[in-house]
Amino acid sequence: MTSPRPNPSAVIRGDALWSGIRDDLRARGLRWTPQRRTLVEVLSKTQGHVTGVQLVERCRAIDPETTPSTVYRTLDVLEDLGLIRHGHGADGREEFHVLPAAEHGHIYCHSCGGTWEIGHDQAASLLETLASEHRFTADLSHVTIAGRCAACLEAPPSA
Amino acid sequence: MTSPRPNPSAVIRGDALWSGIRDDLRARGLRWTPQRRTLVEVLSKTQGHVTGVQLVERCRAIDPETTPSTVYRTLDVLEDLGLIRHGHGADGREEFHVLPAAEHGHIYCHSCGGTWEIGHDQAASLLETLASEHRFTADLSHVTIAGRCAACLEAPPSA
DNA sequence: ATGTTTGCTGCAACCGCTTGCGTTAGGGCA
DNA sequence: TGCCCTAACGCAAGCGGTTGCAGCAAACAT
Repeated sequence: MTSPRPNPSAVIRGDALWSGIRDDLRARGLRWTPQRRTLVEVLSKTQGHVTGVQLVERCRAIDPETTPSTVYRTLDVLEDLGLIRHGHGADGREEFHVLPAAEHGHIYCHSCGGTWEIGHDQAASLLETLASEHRFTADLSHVTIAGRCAACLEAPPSA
Repeated sequence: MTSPRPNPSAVIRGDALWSGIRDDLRARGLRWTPQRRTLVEVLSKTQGHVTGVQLVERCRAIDPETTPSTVYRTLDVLEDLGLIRHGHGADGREEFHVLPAAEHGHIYCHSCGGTWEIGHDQAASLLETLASEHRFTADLSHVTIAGRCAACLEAPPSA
């Protein structure tokens, strides 16, 4: 379209984790493109959770030409590679977790909108129950459990 | 009190549960309109889960003029009244549960797309853990937990 | 019946995300 | 180095769901 690539400052942070992605992709017959590089750069600077929109915004900060469809498609690919995972927030919107991170779920308060993480150990008994009674292997990180936190139960903000 | 709307066959099923809605609404200063009547009729014939789109479709079968925004807004109101609940499926889309129904969550298999219900007792220990460690009261019915069922773990469909 | 209040409706635009399609360009190979 | 195959891109349309707004009509009162 325009210049060779308006992406001069796309310096990949050399974290061992991310530097192999290019080869991972090629090994699968997939390609290493400037757009993917941008997204990987953004992800490498990200910890915890991000929504799709946030990722698109951050990519645009690096390369304003970024289009959403490309970002979302690349996120799918990276999830296949096992580099990220996605889940859904309490409102159903997508949320991406950058790995490596302890697998964890979320709890969300309807009233105040707060969210907290729950660890694998705290959900362990549920996971075990599902495994034994349904022979089901659950993916905790996909889940956001909604409810009410203690503070809101005692003193609802303004319901 | 036949309405002026083209809604001739809107015969409310006289289930005790639903017949009081009109008064519930009025008691709160809200209104009983033909559109709401249509939706309530649809819900009264529904058990288990429905998606938003399905509800819109079924309403249109009764009144082709039905518009989505009205349906979704009415669903919000009915949820306030405690007549239904909504949650999010594994893909983040809305799912409505018609009450009264035992509060239950869902598990969804990524591979085969199957879904199963999980009862309150099976999630009890998770709910207790959340209550004691985070002082959080969870709403089980809002949740769909994704993962893999036994069959797919043993013999992945094709992936 | 008629008026008044204000909750509700339908429209159209928008949001987050996905998809189909024609075009571009990565990258293995000669 | 240049060729070719096809993965990936950008665009535009679409889907499920939401929202602001102007007009409409329930419901209560006169």
